[in-house]
Amino acid sequence: MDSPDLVMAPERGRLKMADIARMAGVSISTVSRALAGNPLIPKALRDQIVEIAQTHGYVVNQSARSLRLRKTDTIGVIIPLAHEAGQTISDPFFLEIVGRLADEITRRDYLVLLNKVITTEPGWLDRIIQSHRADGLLIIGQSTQHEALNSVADTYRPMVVWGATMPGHRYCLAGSDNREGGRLAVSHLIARGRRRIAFLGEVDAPEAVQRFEGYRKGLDEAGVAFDPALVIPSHYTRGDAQRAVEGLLASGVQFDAVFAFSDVLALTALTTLQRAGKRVPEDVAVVGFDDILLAQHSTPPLTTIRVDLEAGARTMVDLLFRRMAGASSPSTISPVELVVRESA
Amino acid sequence: MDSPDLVMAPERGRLKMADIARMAGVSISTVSRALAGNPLIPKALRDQIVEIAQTHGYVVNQSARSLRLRKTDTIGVIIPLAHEAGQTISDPFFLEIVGRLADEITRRDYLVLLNKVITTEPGWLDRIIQSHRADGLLIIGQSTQHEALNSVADTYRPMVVWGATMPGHRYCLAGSDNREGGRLAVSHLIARGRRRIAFLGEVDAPEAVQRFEGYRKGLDEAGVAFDPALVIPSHYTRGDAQRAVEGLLASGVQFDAVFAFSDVLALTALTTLQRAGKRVPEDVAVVGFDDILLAQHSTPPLTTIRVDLEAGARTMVDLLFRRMAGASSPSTISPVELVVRESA
DNA sequence: GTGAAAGCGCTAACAG
DNA sequence: CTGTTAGCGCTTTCAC
Repeated sequence: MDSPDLVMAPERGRLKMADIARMAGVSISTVSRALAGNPLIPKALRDQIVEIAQTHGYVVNQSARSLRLRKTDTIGVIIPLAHEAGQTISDPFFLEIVGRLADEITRRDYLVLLNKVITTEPGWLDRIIQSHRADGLLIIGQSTQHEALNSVADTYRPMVVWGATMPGHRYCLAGSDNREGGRLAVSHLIARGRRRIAFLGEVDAPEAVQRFEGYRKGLDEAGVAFDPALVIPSHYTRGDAQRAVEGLLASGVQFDAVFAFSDVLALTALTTLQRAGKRVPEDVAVVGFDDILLAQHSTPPLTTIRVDLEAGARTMVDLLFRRMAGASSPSTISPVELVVRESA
Repeated sequence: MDSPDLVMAPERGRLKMADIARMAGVSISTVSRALAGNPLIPKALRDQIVEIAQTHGYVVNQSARSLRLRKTDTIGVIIPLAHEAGQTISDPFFLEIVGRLADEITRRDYLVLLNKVITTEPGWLDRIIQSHRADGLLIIGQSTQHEALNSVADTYRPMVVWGATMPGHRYCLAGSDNREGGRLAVSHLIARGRRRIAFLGEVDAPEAVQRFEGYRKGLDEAGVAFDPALVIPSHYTRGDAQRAVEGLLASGVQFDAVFAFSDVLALTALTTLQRAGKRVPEDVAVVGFDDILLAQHSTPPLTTIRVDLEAGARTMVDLLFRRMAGASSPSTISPVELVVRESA
């Protein structure tokens, strides 16, 4: 019943190299070489084989290729999440850095394997490395995993971590100057006459610790006393930050400024304060960190510490490819910059 | 020279199942079964083998597993880009939908393979499918690839496309009601007394066509004449949109409102108009489409057509997994909603 | 130049 | 319950 046309239609099923070889009347090896552009095969034959493969929609099976070659042409982008924080990949900061990384990786004809991991499960990193799904790993944020990272760094080279320098880190790190950022933010607030500056954020991950140290340093430099009552712990989610700020307001502790760990937290603080009847910056000034896209568009626009994510992503990918090629590569800390808008 | 401690240190090299088998004194099959939790192997032995694997940091090689099993536990997320548009993954709309999809996919213990493709290269879709890197495909936006999608749909089932319904589409589609969205936007503007409403965007991809049709319909319903001079083509990038709006201003064509294809374009229009001394919404009202996060935070906040991306992503992933399980699944169009803020 | 054959590391049918 | 064995589809050494 089949019409000849249907029989002629390109077979879209599971073709393999052997099928192409049969059609071309050559061996599998020859097809493999031809498809790889190996000059050992005369150009005419090569073109003919490529042509046959193309008309039949044949493409090399990557699982087989990866198994044989021990390479995947894929970069794993790992987002370590603390389970309890309930943070998702949809967080604007992650999204922005992932987007930049994806652009950079794609430009080098590699694929991006996105991987959200719960760091409370021990061995998470080994599991990713040993699964051999990627030729290299980009870790977005150390979270609390400094030790885990250090312990694989000696044996697993193609890995670059975005985060903060820790004493004795042996993994390749890229990041921004968190301590200086914190100092800049607080100095700016103090220059604007603020003295009761709250720190909003969780002081657990190294980046947070360093931003907090910068906060302390800024205070010290100006001779402003540190008040523990002004440290308000909050996870990285909006809900949590809102509760934290409401708690501060309810506590009766006086404050005239908030320096937040991130723009996401700062923006939440902004709206929470405004909803509570505070004027920003008149009653309370707010400074964030990261300079995500949203920061420019809030009302009032957010004063923040700018991290150049585009450059950061490019650096990470550069470092990674250098390591994948066998070279070593130094850790890199890029400078930050105070962007004064209207919230402080 | 090696100290015993070093010799005892867990070997982090390329272990394979055979190594674990040797250590456990069993065959490779037994290890394979034990690691897969196969109840055929007595629990005690199973635990012992898992223990050995764990202490030595052994993890199954996924290339080998995928080759054998013909499955990868990976979902490909494809972002088709028209080459000339210069659009990157860093576009806020893509980022938001990718983030949502990644959350959904991760929740099902699959990995996300991010894939930016240039659709001007013929055979791009076949190439992705036949490379067998993913068990299913999510395509973000039909772009101009309706035919390409249709032609694989009959033979390749596990694929879901985000976009607009096209006559005779045979692939599974999820999307929002673009035509109704366009109509709602224009009706709202007309209700606010606007009559000279410009349409900003490229009318190429089906989604754009339908939004444009809704625009026409809204005009018709109110008996407002359509003026071709008010259609301003613009690619999806900021630079292009800015040039387009500046062109409109320079042309001298009168207009009192802009309905943009997307929020990204609308936000660019907003700032471009303001920089040109126009007040929004007093002089020119602006309505966008998508309701990206930024839309709430612009000054003034953007009136827009809300697409529920979280629900949309969930739907796409649901449909895909149903198809991967062999079931068929219907295309789904979700409703849109007018969100009135202050720009119109 | 080209092909035969080995093997990348794994799973599962089959045999015991 | 456990082991032997045959591939999954590819690349590359080695021999011709």
